[in-house]
Amino acid sequence: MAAEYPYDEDRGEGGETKCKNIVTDPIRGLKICADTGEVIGEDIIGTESDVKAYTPEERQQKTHYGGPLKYSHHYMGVEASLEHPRDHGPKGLKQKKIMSRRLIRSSRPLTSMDKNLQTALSMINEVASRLGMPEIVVEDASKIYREAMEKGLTRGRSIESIVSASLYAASRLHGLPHSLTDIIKAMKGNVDAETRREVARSYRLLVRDLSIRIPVRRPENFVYTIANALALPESVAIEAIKIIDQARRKGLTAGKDPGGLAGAAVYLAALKQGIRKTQKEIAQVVGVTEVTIRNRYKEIAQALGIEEEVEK
DNA sequence: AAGACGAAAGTGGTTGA
DNA sequence: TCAACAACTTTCGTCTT
Repeated sequence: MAAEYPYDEDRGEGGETKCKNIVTDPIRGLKICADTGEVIGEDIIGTESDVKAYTPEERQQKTHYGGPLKYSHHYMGVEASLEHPRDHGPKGLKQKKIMSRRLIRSSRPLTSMDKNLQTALSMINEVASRLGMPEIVVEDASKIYREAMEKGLTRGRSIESIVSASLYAASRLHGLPHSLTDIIKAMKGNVDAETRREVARSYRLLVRDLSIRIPVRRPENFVYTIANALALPESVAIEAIKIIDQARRKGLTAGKDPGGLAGAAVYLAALKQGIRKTQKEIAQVVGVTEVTIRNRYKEIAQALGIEEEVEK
């Protein structure tokens, strides 16, 4: 019964290629060699890679949703109900026999579960599109939600909290950098401590009871997100990843927020190449404060001896 | 004026008895 | 279950560009 998720062994480093160090660029949906910047392959099937977006707003405008419809079968049942509202009631009975299973399902009144699922799925779609998430994440989130409902995990919990938790789990599954807070904000506009707590609890519940294997968050996976968001050249991203690698060898990374780590590495890498980005800008992209970026950056610069001659 | 820096106090999450 | 702990945040005063 445990769901099969395609990417739960994402952490395996050794790929089929000669490249040892593969990172993801979630925005473009690519796997990239960290050493050369060479594109190894598609991480996310069905994502339009012609979409180049550097800010969340832009991403929202440019990403074409509902593009290829091959995933729409995910909404089977529920969507059929929507398409054939007149089939409800006794009059449709005679036709039932010749109908496909799909239509048979649609010809009975909506159960409360159907309605629940319907709202949940459209919520998932809405929030995901606001955040510019790829279609595959919407699918996985939907799948997770369905399974949660089948296992009775939704009972007694708000739809919103399970939806947020499903979306978060799905995006973590694909190495996307969104935080729980991002997702809640995209759904409700604001985030208060209680809802955050509730969603976090739901998330842990889903992960445990559905046996979802969430890959470890790696700082490398944030690098291309930052570079894209701030329109930094690829050379900066490559350098940043090297910096992260060195920092790891020096034991500076354990227990540290990967976003902050990546942010500091990008900041340093940009500086080394004579590009000036403010700590604040970077901090906003990865969802930490300038202080965290600053602390990481100080530690790394000191340990790696990058402090001397950083800019001309 | 804006960015970078560092100190100090507060917050939420994790861990281990 | 609770207390200790590390990491992060918030806030703020000062220095630098």
